[in-house]
Amino acid sequence: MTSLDDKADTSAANRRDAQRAALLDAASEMLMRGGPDAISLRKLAARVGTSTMSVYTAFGGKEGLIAALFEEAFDRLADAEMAVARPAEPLLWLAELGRAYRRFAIENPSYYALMISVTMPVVETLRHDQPADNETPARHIPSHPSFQILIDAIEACIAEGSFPSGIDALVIADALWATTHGHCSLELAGFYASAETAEARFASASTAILKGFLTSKGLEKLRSL
Amino acid sequence: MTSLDDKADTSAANRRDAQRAALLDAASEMLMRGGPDAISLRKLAARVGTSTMSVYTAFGGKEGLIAALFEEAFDRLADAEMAVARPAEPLLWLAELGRAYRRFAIENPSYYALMISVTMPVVETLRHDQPADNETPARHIPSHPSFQILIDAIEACIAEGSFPSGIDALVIADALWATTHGHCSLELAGFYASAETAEARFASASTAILKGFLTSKGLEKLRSL
DNA sequence: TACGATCCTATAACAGTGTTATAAGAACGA
DNA sequence: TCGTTCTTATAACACTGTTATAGGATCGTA
Repeated sequence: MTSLDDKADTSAANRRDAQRAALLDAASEMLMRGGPDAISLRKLAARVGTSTMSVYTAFGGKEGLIAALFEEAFDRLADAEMAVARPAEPLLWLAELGRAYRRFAIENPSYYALMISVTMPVVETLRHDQPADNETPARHIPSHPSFQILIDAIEACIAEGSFPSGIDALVIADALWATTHGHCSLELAGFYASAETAEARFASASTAILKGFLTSKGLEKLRSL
Repeated sequence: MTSLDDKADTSAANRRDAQRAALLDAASEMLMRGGPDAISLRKLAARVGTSTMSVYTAFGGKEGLIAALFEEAFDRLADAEMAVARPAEPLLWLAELGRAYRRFAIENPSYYALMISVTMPVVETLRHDQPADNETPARHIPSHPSFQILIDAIEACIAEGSFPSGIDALVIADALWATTHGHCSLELAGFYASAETAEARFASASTAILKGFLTSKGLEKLRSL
């Protein structure tokens, strides 16, 4: 995994990147194993075969390391979302995206907990624009592919007539996200008695929040699926 | 605050309870100030004027202390829910409960973060029944007043005909909770640009998830409000 | 009231943690 | 090849939660 003594290009920049990747690999493994608190800089450095200082030069400290994992989590989610086959019906696409989101959350609980953690010090991580002076620091998720694909699906539904034509896709996206995330958060917290009821509740909530925005034409289309 | 040298009943049991309460008070203040990580047993003990050992005798350790705060958080939420005046229209009651929930989450962000934290080791805290052997450990929130009042409101809506008569109130309750909690979680995480858009999104999502379950009669009633 | 058992607590030590100063070393450009 | 710059290993600092221990206060009972 960390074979640094290759005869390949062993420039300093490459070795830095390799060690950075090795640190991230080991950190995400420790994250998946025992949650964010299980990431100890000493154990992490020992596993990679270096000292704790490399974490500071590569990431600026533990916060930076977690921030990097944060970005990786969103990238993984985006991969999971983009991996779903796009059906002909936009409403089906939307439903598939929701299921993929839940699947990701359940299969990567530590990463998901990281993404939604309030104490995340990476507010500016996902921003690609300059924040205004008097602006409340927001995370600007909309610029990320994992969110953009959701908006694409919603706009396809609007174009199809399943959602009202004048509506802002962001409003629907935020509502769908709130419901989906809320369910996953509760499920991961152990609030549901079994995985079966959790899945049933997810289906109920998903179709309900969807129906709340559908036009009569969209409702008909939903019934016919 | 911690006047232990009263001439009142100074039995050992009373002093124990008083110190327990003082510890909880100080801990919740530290919690509100800087989040769960800001609770240091040494600083906590110093503030109350005792040593760290009392935390172990009173709560069994830091986990027990956090668990006690966890229970207090749910009690506070229940108080906030029960404080809303019950309107004549059950649908309005439901809406008010949702707003009270969000208000609680925003005004007590640390407590709320505590309640929904995945790493909470207090799974059995809120249970009042014996878990079966092969049962997945669930939190059994439904037995708590803060959840029961939601179910009461939903059943009132069912009785009124706004929700389908055959439906399980728990299904609607879980869906409403998922949406409400999901929005609050995202809002506290800083995903919304401003408090205004956050409030607007909350209103949109709340009415949407509601409409998803309403009967045609309920939809009419909602329009007339 | 006096005694003995029980509980509680203050102190100190243990094993961790993230962070930082320092000094030695490696890699780089000139 | 020299000198600068960057990186790292070591050790120390200031913390954390937890625990063993010894002393003291409290309580039920004679």
